[in-house]
This record gives sequence, C-alpha cells and structure tokens, in this order.
Amino acid sequence: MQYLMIKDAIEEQIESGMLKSGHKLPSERVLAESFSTTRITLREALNHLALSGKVYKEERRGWFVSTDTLSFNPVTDTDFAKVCQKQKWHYAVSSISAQRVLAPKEIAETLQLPPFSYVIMQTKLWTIEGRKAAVQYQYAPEKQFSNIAMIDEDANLTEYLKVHYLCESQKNRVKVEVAPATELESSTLNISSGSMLMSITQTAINNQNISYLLQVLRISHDLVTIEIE
Amino acid sequence: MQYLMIKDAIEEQIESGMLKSGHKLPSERVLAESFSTTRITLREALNHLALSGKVYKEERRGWFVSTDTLSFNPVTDTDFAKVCQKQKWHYAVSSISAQRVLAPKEIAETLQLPPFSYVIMQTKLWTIEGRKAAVQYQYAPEKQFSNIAMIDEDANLTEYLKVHYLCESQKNRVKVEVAPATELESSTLNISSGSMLMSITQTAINNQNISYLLQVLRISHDLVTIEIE
DNA sequence: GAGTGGTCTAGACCACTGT
DNA sequence: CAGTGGTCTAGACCACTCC
Repeated sequence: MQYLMIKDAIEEQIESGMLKSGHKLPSERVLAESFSTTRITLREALNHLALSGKVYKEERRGWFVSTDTLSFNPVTDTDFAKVCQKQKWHYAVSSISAQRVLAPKEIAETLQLPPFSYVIMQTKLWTIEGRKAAVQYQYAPEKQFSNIAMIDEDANLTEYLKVHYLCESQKNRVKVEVAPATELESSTLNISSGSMLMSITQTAINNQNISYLLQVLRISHDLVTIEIE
Repeated sequence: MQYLMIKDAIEEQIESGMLKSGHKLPSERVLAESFSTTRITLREALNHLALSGKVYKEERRGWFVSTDTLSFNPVTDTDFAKVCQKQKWHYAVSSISAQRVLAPKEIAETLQLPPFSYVIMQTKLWTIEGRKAAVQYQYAPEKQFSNIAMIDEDANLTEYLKVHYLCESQKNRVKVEVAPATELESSTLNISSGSMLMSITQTAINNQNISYLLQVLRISHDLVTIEIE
C-alpha cells in the first residue's frame, strides 16, 4: 500500500516540525512526482491524513497543515466567542444573513413550535486564526421575543436575549454528528462540496423548561474536540 | 459534476425504498457501467454517500445500505448493551481479548494513575443487526479492585464493578471525535484501514470523585447519533 | 474459479486562483 | 498568464470472498 507510506512520510514531516500549522503543502503534482506516483494515489494519502485531522484542503487553493483543536463543551458553552477567547485564538465573526423566516420543519419540531411560526434566523461565518472555520445558524422563535425583528445583523443573539429578555439557558440539549457540507457551507468555507463537517446542535432551555434558542455550529472537524465534563 | 448526479440517483433509490436497509448494492463495475462512467467516478459518488451515512462498505465484500442510527447519550449511558436493548436492536458482544497490561500513557493520564500502574483491559466486538459495528475498549485500574484479575473474558466489566465493588458512576467525563480506524479495528470490523469511525470516550467517576473506569467505543459513524439531554 | 473491491498507472480537460 | 485543484477516462493487476 503505497498510499499509506506516502501518508506516513507526510505525517512525519508534520510531526517533526518541518511543516508547521497553517503552512501550505506543495502542489499535488509536485508531491506526486516527488513520491513517483500519480495524483490519484497521492490524493488517497492526503484524504486519509485529512480524516485524522492533520491536514485540510481549501477549494482550488491547496492543502494546508491543521492547527491544534479547540476544546468545546456543547453542554455548557453556548457562546462560541467565549470558547475561542478562553483558548486565546484569534477569531472573527461576520454576518452572512439575518432574516425572519417561516420555521423549517426540523427547527419547528425541535423548538416545539406550532405550524406557521416565524423564527429569527441568523447565519454567521467564524474565521479562526485566519481560516474560514465554521458556519453557525441560530434560530429564536419570534413569539417569545416581541420586537426581536429589529435585531441588528451583527448583534450576538445569545447576548441579546440575555440582556433584553433576561433569557439565559439553564441547560442545553445537544446533538453531535458528522455531516457533509451543504452548498452554502462549502462555498462560504471554501471547501469542496460535500466534505466532512462536525455538526453541533444546541437547544437552549430556560428555567420554565421551554426551548428558546436553537443553534447549529458546523465546523471543520480538524478544528474542534468535543469534551464534556 | 457527474458524481453528484450519480450520488443523487443512488440516494433516491434508497429513499424511495427500492434499496432497503442492509441490502447490498450492485458491484462497482455494474454500477459504473449502468451510469456510463468509470469506477473511480462511481467510487467518488459512493464515498460521498457514505459520509452522509446512507451507505457503508465492507472490505472486499461490497457496499450496503445503512440502517437507522442508534441514539446514544454518552453522559448517562455507560452500558452499551442497554442502549441497544432500549432501541430493540439485535446485538451480540464477543470478547476479543482480556488482559492485564501496563497502563498506556493516555490511559494512565486520564485515570490519573501513577507510573507503572497496571490496568485490566477488555476488548470487545459489538455486532448489531448482523453487522460488525463497533470495537470497545475498557480499562479499569487494578489497584482499585483487588482480585479483579480473575474476571471472566465474557463478563461485563461495568456490571462486574457494580456488583462486586459497589462501584457505580456518578457522572462521566466524555470526549467525542472522529478518527481513522486502527489496524485492529479495520480487520475486526471488516472495513478498509483508516476509514472513519466515531470515537466515544467515557471516563466514569465514582462518588469519591475518582475515575475508576475508562471505556472507548469506536463505532461506524452511520450507526449512531450522539444526543445529550 | 468467477467475481469483488483495493490499488495503481498515465494520461486529459476544465474552472478557478493568484500574480 | 501560469499554476492549482476538480473531475474524468480507460484501462491494469492483485488479494480476497463467495460459491
């Protein structure tokens, strides 16, 4: 199995520090030639490395060495910005969209909304250490929050609900899965369509035991470790 | 993108019920010919389908349609057998090995053991609905459990500790990640080396706040959904 | 022994990125 | 513009599974 030897060779270059976090690997053609093989075999090796989180790919830009992972506890951490801050990572958030929409089926079910309910939906892009890392979706039922439609695109919804409605989560219901990137996600994150993302869904529940906020973080799997204490 | 069309076509056959859970797909060569393409392109399509958990592959045997997922709460569910029972799945456990070993570095750290500690290590294969589904590793520190070395290969370690040492978990520390299959795992589960597994690590903590059992479940990702309430 | 997936070769053209 | 990855073709041989 040639591709396993190539995988190990590249892996060693990374472990030994020859290739550092964020660095770009040589092009597939160059690598293939230097291992005397074809691009297909080489890509097989890189795909395996990517699965173990050592490297990642940006669409049509090339392969890069992954950074360390962010430790994330979805049961307690509702504010992703704080998670980044705690671990002293450089991050930036930007709004992709903020709209009032008819609740999609899955959202309505999770939040236990009646038919034809509207939700405020915010979509955001998280950039971590200069890399487009995650897309986040947040949904808050309009009914529970009058005047919420006026919320600013760039506001932090979690913070906003806490400040303006004194709504803070007592606990979260959490779901973790791997899933292929959607079209929006792949184009936003510059990754190939259908590539693997870690999907973390949190449903915040208030002290009256009512779900009031649903947020989904879809993040490159090599960037995060899920740890629950 | 031909492979996306092929993916969708196969997906539709599954959704529509033409191909049912557990059924084997036609061979790659047959499928490739019926879509007028090459095996490489066809495999690209199948790999994408596999990522979304719709199909899975067994080494040199072919591609199969996945079953529904098992819902698993790693914070509360320490006995995997009960998880299977609750969802009325047919399952079987068999012992791969049971030995007394010097605690590997990572295990010693997690269980906070001094150097040169021995642990009882059980390795098991879980077969679900006829499919080799998961490999489980369990580690219990020998010091805390005198005479434990006499434990039967086929015993349930969780149950054994509860009955013989009144040791029941108050809470669990949990880690969830995706990881490539090791050699042991791929040969045991009949999957190709390095293919993706969901890895769930649980550290059971007793009422004196001491870690007394570490278990790792490595399961095909299309078989499980992680849900924490 | 026939058929399967596992791996590999040696090319090709395209859309896009970066300069 | 040159170079990159994205996608695809048309084969090949091997080790293994299943009958």
